[in-house]
Amino acid sequence: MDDMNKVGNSSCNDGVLLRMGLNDNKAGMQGLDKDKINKIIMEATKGSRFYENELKKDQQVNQRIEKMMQLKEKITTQQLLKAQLQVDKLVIELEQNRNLSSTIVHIDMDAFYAAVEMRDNPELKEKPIAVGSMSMLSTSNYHARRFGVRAAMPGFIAKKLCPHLTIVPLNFEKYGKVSKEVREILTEYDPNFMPMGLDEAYLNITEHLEERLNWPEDKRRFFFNTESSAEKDKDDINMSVKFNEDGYSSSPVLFEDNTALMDDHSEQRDQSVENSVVFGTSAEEAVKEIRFRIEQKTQLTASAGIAPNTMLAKMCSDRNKPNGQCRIAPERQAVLDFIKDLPIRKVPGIGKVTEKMLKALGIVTCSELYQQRALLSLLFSEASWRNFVDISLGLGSTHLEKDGERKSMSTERTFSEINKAEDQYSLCQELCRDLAQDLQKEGLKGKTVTLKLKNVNFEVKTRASTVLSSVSTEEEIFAVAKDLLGTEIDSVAPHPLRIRLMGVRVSGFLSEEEKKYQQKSITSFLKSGKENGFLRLQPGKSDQEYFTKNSEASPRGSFFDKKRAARQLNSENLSPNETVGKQLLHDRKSSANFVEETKKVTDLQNSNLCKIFTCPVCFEEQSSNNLEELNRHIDECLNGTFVKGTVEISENDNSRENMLNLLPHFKNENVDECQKTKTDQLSGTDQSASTSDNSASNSTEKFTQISDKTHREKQPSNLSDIARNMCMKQRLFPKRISQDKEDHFEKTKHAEVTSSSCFFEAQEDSVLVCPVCNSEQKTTSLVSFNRHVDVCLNKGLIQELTKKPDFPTKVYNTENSNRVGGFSRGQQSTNLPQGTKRSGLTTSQSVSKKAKPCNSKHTIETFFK
DNA sequence: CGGATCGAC
DNA sequence: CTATGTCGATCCG
Repeated sequence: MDDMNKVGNSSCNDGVLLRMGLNDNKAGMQGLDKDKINKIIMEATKGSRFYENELKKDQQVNQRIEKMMQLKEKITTQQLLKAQLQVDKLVIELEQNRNLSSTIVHIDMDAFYAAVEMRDNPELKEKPIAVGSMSMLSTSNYHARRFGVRAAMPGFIAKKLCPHLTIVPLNFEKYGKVSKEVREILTEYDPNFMPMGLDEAYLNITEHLEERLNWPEDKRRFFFNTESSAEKDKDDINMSVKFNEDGYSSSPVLFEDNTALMDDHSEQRDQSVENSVVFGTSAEEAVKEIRFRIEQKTQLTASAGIAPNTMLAKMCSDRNKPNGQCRIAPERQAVLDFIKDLPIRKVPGIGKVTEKMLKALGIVTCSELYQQRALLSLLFSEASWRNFVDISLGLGSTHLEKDGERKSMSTERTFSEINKAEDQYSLCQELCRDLAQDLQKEGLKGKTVTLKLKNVNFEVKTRASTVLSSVSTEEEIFAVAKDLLGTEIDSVAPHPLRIRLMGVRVSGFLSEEEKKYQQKSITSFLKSGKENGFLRLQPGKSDQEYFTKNSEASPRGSFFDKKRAARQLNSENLSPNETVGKQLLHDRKSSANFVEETKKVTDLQNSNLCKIFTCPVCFEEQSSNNLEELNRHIDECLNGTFVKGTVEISENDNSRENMLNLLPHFKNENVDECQKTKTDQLSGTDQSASTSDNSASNSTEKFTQISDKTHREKQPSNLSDIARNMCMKQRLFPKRISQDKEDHFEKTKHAEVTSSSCFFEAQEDSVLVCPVCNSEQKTTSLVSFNRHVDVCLNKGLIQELTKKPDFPTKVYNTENSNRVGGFSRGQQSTNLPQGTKRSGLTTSQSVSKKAKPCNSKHTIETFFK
């Protein structure tokens, strides 16, 4: 493709090459320069199916950008001003809550896989190497990087860039071992450290540093490794730790200059003991110690970042790599200085697409991100622009959240083209088999199965189906997956489906509680039951019988047992279909028929499933599309603990909502309080292991955060508070809270809150009080009520803004459901507890324990001054 | 809920 | 010849 990117114009095309990560080539003498690299890659790429698809994706991104620019054109000055005001309220609030009290460390092993391979094979040292295969490289050493050889590049292209490149196959077992060694060290500094893959980890060393202050020298003394295996390379590797930030050269002899090591804590390094070194008590020293120990133990170097939150720590560790470290002092100004000129692409969570979109708005650095915050709040989703604000303020999570339970499990494989339906089915089955094994290892069962296909043109499709009874065995998963596959084969018929990748995923796992009920109910109750439709919930006999080809595949341990169990739950009328299916499958042309037949089976299952079901215990009609819930109901009936009316199961599943709405104080509290209440409520009724999984410290921390916040936000004092309060008073509870799991509730709540549709979803009898002017609005029309509120609000806003009354109002818009004018949403989620997001990297910082009063009187304008 | 996309390692 | 695998999050319909 052509041209440079025209900033401010829609046709912003960077060309595919730039996306391949060739922006920063530190061309060494033996390396290649950037143009040369791009040229070679382009030659190898041009005309390939892969490239064509890349162009297509590029076009899609360009269209997104175009849409965004069109949206931007429509924004009025007033809207922008309003947005500015709103965002800046948030900025001030965030700024007040800035928490610099934690010390977070990000450890990143340098070129990890490549480094391991070089360590274990000295022949590879001094050579350019990469780890991976001819199709895909996982990483490369620094020598190879000078030729433009990088991670995520196919090996055959790397070879063109660097003909002498040695490609070493992956050896995960080895990397895992080394990783474990490193983790053994890390855990001493933070037992709750968070590994991110094999070669990275976050640590919260705040506590360690406190204790460390009182440690005697001996506890901070470490010895050089003198073991014979390491001896021979001692000069080259063992002592190569360098500390760039100290102005240290990468001298092979470590700590030869004592004075340079006496940094801020001016501690005298004691070398009185032969072959040992003592580290100081500062954060830098502690991290040097970590890196030293890692190198002594593994002969590998690591880079590290030290900062008040995870986002900064991560970016910090990138600063002085390889084999260096960097610290951002826990001071606001230090943070802002670091952020100032940083390209947004360096920020974790900002990938190439987001980079390109922001670039189209003229945003490249973090300060520009900050300057455009108002505009961004109108162009991007709530989650996105708030993330942008966090980034431009240098905020991130100040504690390491525990990984939640896994949400999905999948397996996928790439291969040379497969276009015969028969092969595709058996491959699918094989994937299901692998996946079933993995699921079993963790004892998981899920309700939705997703099939992923990539055709030979690299176009990816996913097709999902969620079933009533959860699946975990090969047969169960395959029963669903083969349907999905069949539909896809049909969709291109009479042409063959030409694929290069297939994957199967299972998600929608049962909570611990659901598992419990599933077991009890399905096995004990339903099995003994006779005529009801549940009997057809379990899929048919092993589909393995469809494939003579696979019949010799090693029978798994309890295969027959499982089969017998399956048969017991199996309905009689499945067998005929099975045989039909078997015959049909081997008829080449009739995959359509095969699918139809197997579909019949599932349709049968579906249609026969009691949508309405009379509980055999309480004789009340129950309807649900969720088997586990029905089972729970039955169990509760059986146990006699069922309290009528509280856990009514209905199709709409609004029972939880009703129950929660009964709580008297509910609507008057703010969201955080609601959440606490609700959490209590949930964990009170629900003994699920998922709630108890949270460590004590974790949950107490959560709790203090919440109550802290609620305390702070009791009285509305400014507009944002008013708006928030407005939401509080009027917002009725989310429509669906179907899961008992606490963290799932979090997610649900988030989704509901973010969706503007749930905002003033008033019930018929509710009286609407305008939260701004406080007058009762006697209207049943939400639209007119919203309009009134908006007018009130705009009056207030404009008074603050320009001291002039009257302002063209914008109704809570439905036509532009997103972005522009989404005032209510913005204010609403101001109230969400921060840091609920999983990904750690993008979450906001948590509220500090002691909410300190607004000390800094900085103005927004002078922010980056 | 399903499907596509993004982003990270 | 030859462009990964696995997971979580988000957005939209």
